[in-house]
Amino acid sequence: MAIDRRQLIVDAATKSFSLFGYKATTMDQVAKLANVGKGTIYTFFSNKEELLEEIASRLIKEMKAAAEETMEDHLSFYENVNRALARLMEFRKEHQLTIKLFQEEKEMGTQAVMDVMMKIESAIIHYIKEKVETAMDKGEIKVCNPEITAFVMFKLYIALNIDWEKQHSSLSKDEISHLFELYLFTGLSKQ
Amino acid sequence: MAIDRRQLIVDAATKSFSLFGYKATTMDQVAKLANVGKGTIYTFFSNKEELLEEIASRLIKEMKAAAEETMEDHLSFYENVNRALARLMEFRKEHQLTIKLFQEEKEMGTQAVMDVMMKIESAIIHYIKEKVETAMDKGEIKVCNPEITAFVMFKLYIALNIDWEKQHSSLSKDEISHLFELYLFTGLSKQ
DNA sequence: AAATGACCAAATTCGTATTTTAGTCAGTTA
DNA sequence: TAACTGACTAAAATACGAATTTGGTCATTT
Repeated sequence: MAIDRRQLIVDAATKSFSLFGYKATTMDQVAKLANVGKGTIYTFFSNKEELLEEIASRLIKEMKAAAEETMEDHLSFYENVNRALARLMEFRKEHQLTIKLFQEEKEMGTQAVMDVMMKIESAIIHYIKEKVETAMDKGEIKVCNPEITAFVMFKLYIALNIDWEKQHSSLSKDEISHLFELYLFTGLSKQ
Repeated sequence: MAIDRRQLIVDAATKSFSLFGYKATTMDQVAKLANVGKGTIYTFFSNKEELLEEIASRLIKEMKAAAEETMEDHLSFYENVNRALARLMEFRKEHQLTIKLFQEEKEMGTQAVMDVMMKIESAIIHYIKEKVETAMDKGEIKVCNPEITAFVMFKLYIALNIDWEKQHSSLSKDEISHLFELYLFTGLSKQ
């Protein structure tokens, strides 16, 4: 029963980052939580930031899997991309790690955290971009720049989910999904 | 030739806020620039923040006037709202005051500046909202929530103008205008 | 060969002395 | 006497050295 020290470290760091944030967790703390000498951490990760990056890339995988689960082949592109984005927003809201990192990014501006959040955003947009490309190839939507389209979809979702509720009462999942369809798919023009 | 001390103060403060930002300009500095005793400032404005608010509301009026100038009755709603938003983005880029305040909001998070920037954003959205309502009444666009629509238009414009160029080469005015039409007016759905 | 924790330089925090600044108001000016 | 002023003050910001903490290393242990 050889214990996987690498995994112990990642788990401990995830727990600590979730509870206290990136800056406020020390490597000593991670080592203690993982029941491992501090030096051991550095045999797997060359520094604290790399440890965060590992955790972020696991998070990205988890988010992708969660989004993938909500999509179904027989549904339209609109329905699927809407489900995926809605699921990703939910994911963000229910995971302490994403909440904490988002907060740390805005409130403290920790560079490593900003880098990693940017990476996560890029990964999401890249993921959506692939869905847009597939839909375009299938002729389900108009020809457009897939990268910009994915970017706009993501930004619209963030705006409706997060920015709107800074000054108004928050929108329900159904309202958001309806607005997403109206603005990006059917459009405001008549007929 | 009675000099308008109030105006002198506003001008001096505008100049100083533009050059050094809100936090870095002192009331002594404003008084000196305006050739006025410091006490005089407080006969017109009860504190530094109120002085900033006065300047911001003048800025809002200027922005509205600039936007209004670009619009023309015989053009479509899309064309007009696009012109107005494009003009507002230009305005932001060419006025030292807006640049400085925007920077101070992000980099220092000065509360008074954040409040005032929020006010400016709200004013712009409110302005767009009125245009949306008119267009809706005229039957130029589908029925929709005008506040949310204005909000989305503004956020999309910010996304394409500012957020996009953080990771990509910036989009031209024409590209943005075209994307604005595609996503919000014609929509991605076919026919 | 893998793991460790005492160790170190660098960074951060803390405590405090010093300076700066927003706002006031008694006195001056016109 | 009404508008204006700038010396003044309390509070906030800053500067700065001491003390502590922390990321990362490496000689030693297992």
